[in-house]
Amino acid sequence: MPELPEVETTVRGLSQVLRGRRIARIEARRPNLRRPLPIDLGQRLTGANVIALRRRAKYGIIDTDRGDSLVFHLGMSGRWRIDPAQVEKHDHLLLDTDEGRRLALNDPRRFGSLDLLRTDELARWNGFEALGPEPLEITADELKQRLAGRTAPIKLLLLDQRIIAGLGNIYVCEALFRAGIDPRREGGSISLVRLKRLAGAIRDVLVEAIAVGGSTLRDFASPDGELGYFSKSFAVYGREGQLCACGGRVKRLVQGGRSTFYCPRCQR
DNA sequence: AGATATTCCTGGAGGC
DNA sequence: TGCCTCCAGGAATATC
Repeated sequence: MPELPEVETTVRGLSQVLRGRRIARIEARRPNLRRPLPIDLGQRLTGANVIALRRRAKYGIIDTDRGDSLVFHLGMSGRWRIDPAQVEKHDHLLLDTDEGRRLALNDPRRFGSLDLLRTDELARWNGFEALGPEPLEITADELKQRLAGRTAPIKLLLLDQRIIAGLGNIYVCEALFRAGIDPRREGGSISLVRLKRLAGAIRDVLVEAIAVGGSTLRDFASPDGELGYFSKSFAVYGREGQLCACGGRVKRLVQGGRSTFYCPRCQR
């Protein structure tokens, strides 16, 4: 499931194929993902030159020299296939470059999205305007301020993209474990000292995941390039009942309808 | 306003 | 080539 590190890895991989290239052809193979696709996709992107690729939270952004930006979200099952040998089921968008290379946006569950916006209006787009700070940049002071007065469990607040933008279920669980914070703890009641550990833990876990994801970048160049999803052994995520490094057992609970994995002995 | 529930969708896992 | 149910995930939307 693509979270921030996977999106970052994806953007870096797409950049190798797209940056500085002209878009020769665009084909939308269905009218919608989670939302309707932009109707003027082909008209506005065909013939445009890609000048930059970036990431904001879990969104990837492709900027063109016409002042347009294609914004993609991978949802939970989305990935870009690079130079696919053939079009496959769930390839919803095809993009060909002037070099004859092809990108296919594949998303079986269609939780992802594609939007085409004016680059200078991105900050005011409703998908972006309410987003909180980037997890790689947020400070303990900012966290303290944004959590102030909030009574919901810290786990749920960290998933709220308005408070901090880009964390998903996996890395919230992992960051709270590293910071030694109980996921049920009331967000507004966590001390600055502990938030410093949390800010550091968030940064560390993401940086490590991006570094590992980066090692799969070469997959982008392979003919049937599968996007190498970050896969490593998590400390707690998906490990219910297994032993924690401390000797305790990882527990699972449900918060806001989503699974939380944590170690009751390490997290207080 | 904040908290909570529901909705979208498919494929994989596990039970029988 | 078995069928069924459940579950996973992010974010928009609805409801209290």
